[in-house]
Amino acid sequence: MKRPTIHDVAAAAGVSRGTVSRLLNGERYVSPAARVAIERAISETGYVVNRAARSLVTQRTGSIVMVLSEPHEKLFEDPNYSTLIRVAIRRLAERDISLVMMLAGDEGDRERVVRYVRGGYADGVMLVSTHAGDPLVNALGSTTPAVSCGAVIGRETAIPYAATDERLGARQMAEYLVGQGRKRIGMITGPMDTPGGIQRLEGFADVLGRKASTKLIAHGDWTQASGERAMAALLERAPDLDAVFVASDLMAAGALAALRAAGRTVPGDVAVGGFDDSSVATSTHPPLTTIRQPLAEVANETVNLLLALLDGAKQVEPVILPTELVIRESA
Amino acid sequence: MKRPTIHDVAAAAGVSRGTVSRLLNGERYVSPAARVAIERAISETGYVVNRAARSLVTQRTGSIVMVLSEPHEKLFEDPNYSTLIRVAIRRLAERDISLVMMLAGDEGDRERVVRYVRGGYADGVMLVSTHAGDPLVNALGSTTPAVSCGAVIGRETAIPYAATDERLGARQMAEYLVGQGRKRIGMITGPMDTPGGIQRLEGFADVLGRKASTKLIAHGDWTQASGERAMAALLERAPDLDAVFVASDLMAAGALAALRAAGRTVPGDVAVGGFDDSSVATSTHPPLTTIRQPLAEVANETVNLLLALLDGAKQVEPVILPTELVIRESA
DNA sequence: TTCCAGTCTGTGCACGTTCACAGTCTTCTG
DNA sequence: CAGAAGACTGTGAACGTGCACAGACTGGAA
Repeated sequence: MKRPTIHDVAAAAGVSRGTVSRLLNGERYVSPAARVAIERAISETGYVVNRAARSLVTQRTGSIVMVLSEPHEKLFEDPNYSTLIRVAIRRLAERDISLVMMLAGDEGDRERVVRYVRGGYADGVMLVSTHAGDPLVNALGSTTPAVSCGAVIGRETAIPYAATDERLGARQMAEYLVGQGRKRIGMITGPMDTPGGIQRLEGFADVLGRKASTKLIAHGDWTQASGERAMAALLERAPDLDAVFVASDLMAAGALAALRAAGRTVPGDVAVGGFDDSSVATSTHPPLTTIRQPLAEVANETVNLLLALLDGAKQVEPVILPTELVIRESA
Repeated sequence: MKRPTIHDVAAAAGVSRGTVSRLLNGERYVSPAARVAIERAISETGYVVNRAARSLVTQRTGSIVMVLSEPHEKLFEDPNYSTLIRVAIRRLAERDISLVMMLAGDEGDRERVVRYVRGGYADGVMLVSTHAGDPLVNALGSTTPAVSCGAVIGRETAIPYAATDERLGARQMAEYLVGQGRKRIGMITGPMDTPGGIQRLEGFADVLGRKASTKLIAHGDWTQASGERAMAALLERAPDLDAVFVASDLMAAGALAALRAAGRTVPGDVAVGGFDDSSVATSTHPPLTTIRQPLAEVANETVNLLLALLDGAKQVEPVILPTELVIRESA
């Protein structure tokens, strides 16, 4: 049983291919009579346009590719991805654009992505949490519309992005801790080659000034275990600290364990502030005071940027969205 | 600057289209001389085959679609999705198949998916956590290769799937709790229209027999809040219980909070067992004894089933993978 | 020598669209 | 009433590939 083509529809409706095509593509100049005849023919035959044939002539694929960088095996960002993917699918579906997923873990992956895009298999690219100096950014070139979800640091080629105001979020938390009367405030950062790692520390330093001594700063890699280690190190270096800002909720969970092991109460002895407001934030004891990122809106804006580019916008401005302090019990 | 076509490559290599095509598709009968000439021409011109043109003639798209059912806004399963997506992308990329994502939340979504598949825009379908009686399963028909990640319950059309042995996992936990000398063991289940909801209860009942009275069973919806509510209800109905098996880690985190609020110690007064071994399991206090699901392997096997179908297998058998008990401190 | 099998190559056609163009019919304007 | 403008329709030519087929060349067997 062959799939019906535009010919079949035209024949069934008693018109020509051209008219059917015009209706399909929402052009003007289709008479009401033709319109109803074609619409009936379409539903009778169960016709659906052949995308390959269309792509062949229009040079457009009707799909965009989302590129996930996965430097580490499993990151705290996982839940974030899910939100992003969902929002992107939904928004793109409105325009009948489909979302293709690709990975950019190693060199082979990146090459595949470049081939894919250069080959014209997608109309646009959406980068996700791309690392500093990722060669992919330059390899893609400026030919194809590309945006990033989350800032791309170390860019030679500027690429439009939507992101949360990481620095603002860190300031909010730091100010809150100071406002609570905490005097010796430490920080556990993320990896210093990610926007979240760098900018959350910057925001912290904005508020603490020279009180943010290196003695009070430890680095983690987003994992819970690293948060635990960093907290232990911090306690050793500065036993008198009375608050700590941890750059992710998952690491904060680790920090809580280290504090408990050291016999410190939270928030009594030490106040703990997290970041992300992920599902972990409510499952710890005590629940984490943290910074909520407007993930869905970031995803939304990222899609908006890409759509604008697809619609021919020459240049688009980055979008940075504000974070929000969520007060629970840990601080 | 036009993209090079197979004609250009043929001309540059001094052969005909046909020969280039044969090399590209790995057919026999390409002389060594032609081979090197073509390979050089390809890399010189930067040629990459036009997928649309190829699809048009082969009737294959080289892509499969993953359909995410999202009945609720945000589920505990989010992190699971990430693993699944990553594994699927990677495995499919090996065969140069790309992964398209779609949502099947409401009727409109499902219609879109059916149109997509029926329109031949994808060579196969991968269903994810499809709910009971999802009309999508029947709507897809038996024409296109389709598999499911996670069992599809209430199926009229049987659809091959890979899944974890939910029932086994529940038995493992129940047996462990019994083995620890617990006498009054309650359970908090998931929604009873999901495989995880039904089968984890079945496994629990397998071990407890008639001790699994309805008085000791409460239902949740996978959310932390529902776990907390269910635990509170359970404590009211059966104040003497000394253990509870919670069908997800996130709900278990809620249960922990309810127990703490009621002044019960864990595991002293009440032992708590979770399910999933998600990131939440290690962030609670105490860390959860739980059941680990081999998510990556499930994803792997799901892809295997689909690939087998794509390769023309008439029928494939479901794959069910064993779970594993992870002992921490909550039980 | 003749024939055949095997290896390799080139060519025409079909795949199902969109687009530009030419054409027809209607209605309005001067 | 002539002419123009507008509304609508049909047609041929691409788009870039894979496939079937026909043909050319080789080496070996009869």
